[in-house]
Amino acid sequence: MKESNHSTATKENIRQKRTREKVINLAMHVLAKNPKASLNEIAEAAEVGRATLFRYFKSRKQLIHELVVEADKKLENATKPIVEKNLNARDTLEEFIKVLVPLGASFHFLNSEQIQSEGSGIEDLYRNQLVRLKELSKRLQAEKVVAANIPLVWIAVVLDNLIYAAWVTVLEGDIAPNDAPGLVLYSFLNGLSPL
Amino acid sequence: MKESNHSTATKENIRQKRTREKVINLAMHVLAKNPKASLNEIAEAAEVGRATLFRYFKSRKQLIHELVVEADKKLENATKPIVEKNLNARDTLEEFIKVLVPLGASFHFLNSEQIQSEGSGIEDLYRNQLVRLKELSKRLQAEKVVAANIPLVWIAVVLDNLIYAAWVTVLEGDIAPNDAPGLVLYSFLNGLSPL
DNA sequence: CTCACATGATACTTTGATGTATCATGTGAG
DNA sequence: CTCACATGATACATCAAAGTATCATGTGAG
Repeated sequence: MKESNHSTATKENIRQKRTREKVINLAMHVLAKNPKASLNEIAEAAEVGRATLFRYFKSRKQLIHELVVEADKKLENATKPIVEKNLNARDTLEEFIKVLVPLGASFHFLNSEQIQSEGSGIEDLYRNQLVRLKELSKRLQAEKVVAANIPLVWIAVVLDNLIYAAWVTVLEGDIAPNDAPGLVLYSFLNGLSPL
Repeated sequence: MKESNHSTATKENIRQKRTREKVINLAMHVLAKNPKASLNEIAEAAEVGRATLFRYFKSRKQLIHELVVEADKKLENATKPIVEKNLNARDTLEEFIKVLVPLGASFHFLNSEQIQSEGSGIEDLYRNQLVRLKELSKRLQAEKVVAANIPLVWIAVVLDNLIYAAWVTVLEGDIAPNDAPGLVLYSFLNGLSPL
């Protein structure tokens, strides 16, 4: 059932890894757009049999859990290198947005209220994400990129929503993928007024 | 079962109207925060028996339909008087926001993807809402309140999201209700940068 | 080719939410 | 007070999604 003792393992595991990733990615997309999506719909979107779904995740609950963990990983991987550059807050923000818009699904998925209720120890990851966002917000404020009189929560929430909005509009074909991050950054900093 | 022939009707209808409104309001809130909410949860939130729910709405589907109709009414009632004032776009925007933030639930409910799939002839109302939003956006752009090079969709989407964000943060107690509309307007026009 | 194993398909059970029917209780109008 | 009617509670029926079990087929490694 597991771990063929000889070299077969390698190649086969690759195949499994592929389906697993396929499922995770598609499930994330589908669920981000419709949290009520049935496992049927998810399986269909991922182009696998429903049975296969259950082979990889013993329950819907666990699937969602894995999704969150995965989202967290993706975000971690995407943002860590940026943080390590030790840029100023403004440039960090810009790079963050560039990277996070395509990850919109993961990002908002993790931030979404829905998930918490489906929860199983997910709360920690969720809080982490919020903390990171608020920390960036704090830095932005400290370095006067963001006005001092604006509540921290509001900064974080606006950022979250703009990124998600960008992701959705891109997904629906209303905005060019390459335009989106610029729009977010600009809107976040300057709003929509002309100069 | 209906229509007592004498004056009783009046008073009784008031009672019914109250519960009906209570249910509609609470259901809207609950569903806006969690589209997966069961009728049980809705009934509980509205402090009525589940049976009563079914007395007023013959099915979940119909409940949602009524909710959308109601939301549409509320929005119509709230915005019509503003439009009739014939203000310039900028002031219209301001008044819109002031009025729409408290209606956040209705507003976003109507705008949300979820609803469409539950649909039953709801699409029209939904489209109406989108159209209205885009029209305002267009006016904003025509009167140079909003930069010309920004895509219409983006304007509408940002507005929607900021209003919804404000509603949520208020609901969670993170932002004072009276501060919210100002934050939205300011963020929408100027972003979060200091002057 | 052939063997091991991943997948798909299908049929089945379980579970939770939806929807229905009924009766007892509360409440306001006359 | 009393009657009509709205409500709550409960028990029950139905349905769709979740979860399980099984077998036939596809596929890649050796």
